Amino acid sequence: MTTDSREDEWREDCAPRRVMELFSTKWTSMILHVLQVRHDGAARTGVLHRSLPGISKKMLVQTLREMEASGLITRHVESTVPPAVEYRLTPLGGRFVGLVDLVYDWGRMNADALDLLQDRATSRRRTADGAPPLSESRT
Amino acid sequence: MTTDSREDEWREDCAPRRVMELFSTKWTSMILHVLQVRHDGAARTGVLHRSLPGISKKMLVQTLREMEASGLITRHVESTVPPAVEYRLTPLGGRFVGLVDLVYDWGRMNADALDLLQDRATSRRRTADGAPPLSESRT
DNA sequence: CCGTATCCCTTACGATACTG
DNA sequence: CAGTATCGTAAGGGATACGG
Repeated sequence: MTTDSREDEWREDCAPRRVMELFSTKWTSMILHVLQVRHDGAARTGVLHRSLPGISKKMLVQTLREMEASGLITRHVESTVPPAVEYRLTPLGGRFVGLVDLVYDWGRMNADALDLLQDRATSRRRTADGAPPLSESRT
Repeated sequence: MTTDSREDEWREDCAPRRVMELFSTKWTSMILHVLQVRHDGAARTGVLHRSLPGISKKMLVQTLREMEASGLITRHVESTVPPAVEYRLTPLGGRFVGLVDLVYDWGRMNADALDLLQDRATSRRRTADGAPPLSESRT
């Protein structure tokens, strides 16, 4: 697993890089996860909004649009008043939920590792001389 | 299979969100992966640069700095002329390589899913036919 | 060879206000 | 309730040139 076998394709379009693009949009993974895990694959706009603390209305809708365009979810409109819209995971979307859960689970099981990470945002201001920690040769 | 078990903590600082922050910097995961898989945990700057097609010098160094500050890698300077700098994975960094490989492996094994994704870049245009996959009934 | 400093552009994201 | 339209900011990231 840690071995790359024979795939050292590091071109722009390799699988690894393409997967990461999924995570490049802040809310995509959370929407996928929440849809599946908390709402069993389908939920209305407002429900999703409330399930995702911190998301803005704009980003919610925008991300949902992109996800629909990508084929991760479908949009179902109830022609009522007021309108009711439900978003549902597609089978394809479901596959990606697996990935997301993999990552999230790793995060939960390795919370200690996450805690050990120094926040580079606060450590912006380090030493003025910039003395590196060590200058040792290889052991 | 509720992966969520009991954790519906969707606050800003929950584990899932913190993991994702790791992936928020484009090159971090690739550097981690390449360091471990292709260079056995340690490599010099130039080697890393050549191992990562597409990365700019600026982003290489900048990302390495952030990773060092985070505690993912260490920097070892050979006081020679010309200078030789080696970056080495820390045990903490090693743990995150596990995560990265998990994701990359998923990508390789699910390349077909990645292929099925519609490129949302083309969905720039709006309106027009805009025929949503509508499921209920016709509008 | 290693690293820094600019310059500049693109984009993600958020706040807010407005329509149906 | 659902969605759109603007506006504004910050950050990511590349190109390039310079210095040790």
